[in-house]
Amino acid sequence: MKTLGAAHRPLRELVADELRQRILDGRLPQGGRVIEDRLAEELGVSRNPVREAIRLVESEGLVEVTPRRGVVVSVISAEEAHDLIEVRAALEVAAVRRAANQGVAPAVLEELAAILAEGAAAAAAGQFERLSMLNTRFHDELARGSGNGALVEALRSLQNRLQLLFTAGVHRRSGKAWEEHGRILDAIRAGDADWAEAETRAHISGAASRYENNRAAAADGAAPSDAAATPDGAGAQA
Amino acid sequence: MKTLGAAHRPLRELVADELRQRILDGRLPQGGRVIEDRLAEELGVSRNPVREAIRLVESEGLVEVTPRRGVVVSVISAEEAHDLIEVRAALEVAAVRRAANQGVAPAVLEELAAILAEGAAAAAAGQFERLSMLNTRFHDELARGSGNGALVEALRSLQNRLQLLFTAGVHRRSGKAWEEHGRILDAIRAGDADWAEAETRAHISGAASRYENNRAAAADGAAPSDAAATPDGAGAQA
DNA sequence: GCATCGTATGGTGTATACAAGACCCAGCGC
DNA sequence: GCGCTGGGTCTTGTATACACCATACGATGC
Repeated sequence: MKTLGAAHRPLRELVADELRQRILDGRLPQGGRVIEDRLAEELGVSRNPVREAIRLVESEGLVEVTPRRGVVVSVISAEEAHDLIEVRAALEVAAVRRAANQGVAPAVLEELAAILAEGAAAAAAGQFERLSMLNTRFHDELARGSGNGALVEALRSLQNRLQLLFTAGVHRRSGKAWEEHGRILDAIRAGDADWAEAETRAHISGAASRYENNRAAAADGAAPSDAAATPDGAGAQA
Repeated sequence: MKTLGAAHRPLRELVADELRQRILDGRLPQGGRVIEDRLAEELGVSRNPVREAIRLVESEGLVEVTPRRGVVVSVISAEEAHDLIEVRAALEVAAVRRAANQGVAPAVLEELAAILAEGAAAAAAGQFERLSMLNTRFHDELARGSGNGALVEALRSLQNRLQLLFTAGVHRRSGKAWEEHGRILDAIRAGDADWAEAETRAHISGAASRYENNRAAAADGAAPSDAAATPDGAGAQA
């Protein structure tokens, strides 16, 4: 193991992890309130680390805090989703262009290839939970390949919020997404920035439209007016 | 005034504002420690709101927290600065492209023109403090013109961190920056996305190289090895 | 019956207290 | 002299306590 000290993380971080997870896997529904006291008691800690964890998660956009009114899990509107995806596209394009132009460390390339293989296998086997995780890792590694730390960080923050869109949703048509991943990687390997940009734009817009379709389909089936409703059967992967 | 309730912000936010300001105006030097207890006593509050304020400011990248070791004001290396500027360029280009393509609300255009006029006047008069503030406002308004909330937010966060670079620095050659601002606005008014992109890239890379020069010059004059040294006589505006 | 005002309750905001970790330095042994 | 060890101090981590705000609901007046 690494040093013991480094492994001992403060409670606020453990609480933040737990809170994030509960939000992303839908245990805390969008629009639902987060009560400091209740969460604290549930986790067996005092309110202080919970409050600090809330500030962390707030800065990631997963919850919204109104002073003296409390905390609710963020609800991402269609418009906000569109905005987030647009920002993500801009950043991811910048990342792959940079990666293609200046080359990527072999270790990162190998890692990407490994994730790609795992992802294709998981897609074929229909392991959607795993696929979602692999998808996040692929894009994270892609950002890392740019060698730009600020880019990695910014994209990770966006990814977190976008994940909210897929909460409780199954992930369909994942095979297509993984083909696109493969082509992006090919373009980077070839050092062709324009090609990489084109593939990335295609991937993101494809994922966005897949998401839109699913969202519309879910809105038909479920009650569309209830903002806190958990969309079932919807979801796509970018 | 608006409602009284909305105006009453919690202490953590007031403390966060104060902390930000102290960092950005150099009262807290880069690399310097931030002691919770001391800050709390100085501001006449308890440690709790201070701790929460620190989480806020941490999420903005202005301070770095090491568990059980404490808080230090972030030091931005040349490489990190480069990375941040690159991300900013990507986002700002996306913003002006979108603004040019889909048009900007007249109110925002007027606001931009007003800031531009004020900025030009301030540049001529040599009011550098004011100029820095106007510069931030111009870019903020520019982002708002894109109509993409996520973009506004992301750029604001970057701007905060970049401001660290200019801490305690005078702002030279500001006139040039404001000419560039004017051309960006012209391009958006004309609805020419390619032109707007070109002007924005020129502006940011121009500002970056002005900054680099100043940094190099400052490193010659001052002790280059001391990370916490406050560079004097350096600074540029983007 | 309806509007309005108390009042109870649930919740957040802030302060204080204590525990535990990290760091510094003196003193000791080798 | 040099490294190690011990305590002391400074600082952060966590818990508890209380005050204040927001809201819901019932009582009271008309």
